[in-house]
Amino acid sequence: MRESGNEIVEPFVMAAKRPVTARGERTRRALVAAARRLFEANGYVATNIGDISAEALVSHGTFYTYFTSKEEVFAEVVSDLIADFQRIAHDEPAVDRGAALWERIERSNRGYLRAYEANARMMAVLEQVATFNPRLAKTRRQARRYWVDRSAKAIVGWQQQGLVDRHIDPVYAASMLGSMVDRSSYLWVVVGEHYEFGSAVEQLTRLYCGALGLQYGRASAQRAS
Amino acid sequence: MRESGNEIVEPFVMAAKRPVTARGERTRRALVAAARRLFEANGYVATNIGDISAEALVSHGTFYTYFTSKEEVFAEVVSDLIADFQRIAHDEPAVDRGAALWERIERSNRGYLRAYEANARMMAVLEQVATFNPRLAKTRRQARRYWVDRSAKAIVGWQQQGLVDRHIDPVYAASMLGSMVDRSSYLWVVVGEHYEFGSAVEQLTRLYCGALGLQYGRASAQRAS
Amino acid sequence: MRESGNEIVEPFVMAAKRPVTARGERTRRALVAAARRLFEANGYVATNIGDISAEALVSHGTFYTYFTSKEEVFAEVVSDLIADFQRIAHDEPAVDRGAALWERIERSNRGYLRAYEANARMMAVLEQVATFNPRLAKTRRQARRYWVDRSAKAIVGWQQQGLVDRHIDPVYAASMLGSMVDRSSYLWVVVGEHYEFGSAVEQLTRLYCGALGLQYGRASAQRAS
Amino acid sequence: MRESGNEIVEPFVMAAKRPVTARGERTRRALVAAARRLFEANGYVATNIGDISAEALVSHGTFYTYFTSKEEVFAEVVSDLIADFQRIAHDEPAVDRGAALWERIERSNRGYLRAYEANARMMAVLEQVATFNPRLAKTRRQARRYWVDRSAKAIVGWQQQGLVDRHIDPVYAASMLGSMVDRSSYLWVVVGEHYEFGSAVEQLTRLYCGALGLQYGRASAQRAS
DNA sequence: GATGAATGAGGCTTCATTCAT
DNA sequence: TATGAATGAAGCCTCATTCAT
Repeated sequence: MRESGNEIVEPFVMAAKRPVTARGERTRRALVAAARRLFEANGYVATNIGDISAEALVSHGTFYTYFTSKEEVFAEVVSDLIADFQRIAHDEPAVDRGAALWERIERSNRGYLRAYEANARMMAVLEQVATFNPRLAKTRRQARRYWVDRSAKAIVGWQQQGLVDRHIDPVYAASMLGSMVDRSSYLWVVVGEHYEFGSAVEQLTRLYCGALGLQYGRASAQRAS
Repeated sequence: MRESGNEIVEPFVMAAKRPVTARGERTRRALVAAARRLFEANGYVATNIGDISAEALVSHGTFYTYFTSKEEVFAEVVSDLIADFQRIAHDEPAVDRGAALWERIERSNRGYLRAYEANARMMAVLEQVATFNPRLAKTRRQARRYWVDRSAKAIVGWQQQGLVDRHIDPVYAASMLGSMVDRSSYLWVVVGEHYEFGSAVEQLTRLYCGALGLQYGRASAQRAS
Repeated sequence: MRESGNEIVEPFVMAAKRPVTARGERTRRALVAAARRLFEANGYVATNIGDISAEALVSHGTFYTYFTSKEEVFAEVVSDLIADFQRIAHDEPAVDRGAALWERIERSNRGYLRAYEANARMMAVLEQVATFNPRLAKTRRQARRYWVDRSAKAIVGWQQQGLVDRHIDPVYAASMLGSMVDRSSYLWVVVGEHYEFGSAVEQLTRLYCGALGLQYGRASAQRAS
Repeated sequence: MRESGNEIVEPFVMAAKRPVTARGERTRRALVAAARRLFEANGYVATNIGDISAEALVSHGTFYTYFTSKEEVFAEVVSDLIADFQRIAHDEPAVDRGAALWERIERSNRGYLRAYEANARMMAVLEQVATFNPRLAKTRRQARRYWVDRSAKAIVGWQQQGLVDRHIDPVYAASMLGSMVDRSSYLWVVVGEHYEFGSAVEQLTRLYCGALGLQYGRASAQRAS
């Protein structure tokens, strides 16, 4: 479950030719924006370079001035996506120190779902591409690992504080509970399961806390013992 | 999260021409088997009809004697897959009546992972195709709903017995915990996260039980107080 | 404008395998009938052997028991067509000896249009096929020649009686006036020019008679001198 | 027999992509020319896109840069054909005012035959295609209507001058006599009936004039009474 | 006779990529 | 830089015809 590298997301796109002039910069941006629109609308496979060029209002050949393949623009779009994703997910107001554990977890889950919601279409496309493009699968995995590592560390801390059972393997648990949150977001936003946002956040957090044996909610809310 | 219909999986493939003679039957089966091998090896998009025919050792045109498109064979392969999946998942030895709740859940999780393992490559491909083919997305959803419904019913039962907190919504919980199991299987088998089978089953079950507030393991196993 | 051979239509189809048993006879007839229905409905090019077999409710391979190609069934259908055409065109009640010339011409024209009407769809298809199939073009030409020869002989007779100007070449005139009648029938029946049957017959006959300098209608009908 | 619209031939081809550069212009023209050569040589059905590209010495895919289908190039070829046809048919030296009626008709017939002769092969192919392509059938019909309308108007004029019998319906007559000229041209040029040009023009004109009761030739040429 | 399976040549179309201007 | 033309590999699909049973 480990992968080397410490950055959140690998610099990833290095080859793509960068424009020199302002005009070039504009053209390039138009291409990336056009690509994202089309990927979102039609998916990766159904989008072709001719379409992207046309959508960006440049000639077919111009595309190759900035990118060498569809994969390359896609990587750039994804790069933006992940950055945006993490930015949104972190934008939750700085956790006040006094917040209970379950409140912090809830805050995190809410952030994740919200970020997912904001980037739903592209997340779906990334999901799709990751199933057949190893390089993007890796990107996807790295983005994921970021969350898993964070959670695993937290669990270890909770175990040290005696809040979480030592029988629980922090990495397995982080991965599995992360899967629960991530996949539930996907089902909700992309596949269209009929969650209601508030309930979803609450239920996810309840299950998350329960799974680790953490108390959810104020007082002795969880189980009448 | 509901879908109408009561069957496990819709009859799904109806049109594909059935052979009349034994020879035809053999040929058709060879095509389906060849298709599955190639889908597993190369994915859906990269597999083409020419390859399938060659792999089945029949001429190009013969494919069209039995199927009208790649989608059609794929549907057939998936149909087999889901049937197989459900068969394996149920093959866990009939639960002895005396088994504890957590044992039954563990048994179910083990079955799921095992079925996933046995059909790993095709599950991945189905996942892939479901991202861009609505008809298969529906199949995927129906297969999933089968598990969710089962779990939700169980949770309701447990709530009635006072084993599970009434604050937990059975359908949300079934969906979310199902996502956890399903997605973890995927990550393990397809993406290659480094789970060890026994631990994975154990950890999944621990989390599952904990999330619902059910006791895991014999005696006071769960939290060293 | 001459072609060798004296028969109205060449025996044309000789090769086609004739059935021996009554069952075979039935099958063969079913194929020819099916072929005609499909040719009429969809034209020659769009009709294929699979369709014909299916329409005749026999297996694909059975077609080849009786015919070696689409052209061959088509030839048979056309053979029937031309026979039918000539039968209808002659069915006009035997001209009573006392009839005026223009009446006989009118009768002939009416017969032609009626025959055309009865076989419209197939005539159109034959027309179509004759444009790219030399063998059928020949058949078409022979059927046509029959009428031209008849007319040319009649014109010669009329010239000998002093009814028609000697400057008129009987063969050219027969061919050209035949073209007028034939093509007008085609335009009316197949292309859909909006003729009214009675007027068409009358006008055709007027023009036909006028062209040859024959009197049309009773008394001094034609031009007030 | 009427069709609305006043233009000679509908604009007909609108979609086909036009080249921007001179090089593109050259290539496109080469494709159209190649297409016409092959249509003339082999007919519509037997000509395929691969052949056209090869004949134009461009790659297969280049064809699709300018046309989306065989029908599309064909439409363009036909468009040229009809324009050329009408140009030639009108190129007869401006009728001198003093010419007799029959001379003018003869001149018109000669023009028609000559135009037919110059475009014989393509006229045959158009005839062929019109039998199974409704859009081209319409084009064919419109081109035809142009002549019919012209003739009908002339006949009306002659009737007003008392030159033509009022019993003759101008539209029927124009259509039918037009059919005679048109179809005779076809038989001569395409099917190969053995006309001699001069005689054909003369005989056609004789019949045409006679049919309408107009005098043919100088003095009392027509019928020795 | 009849069947239905198998064949493979023949055509169509798309699209990523290169290139001269 | 930008353009648009040209390329050709890669896939798709149809259907006349043959053949073993």
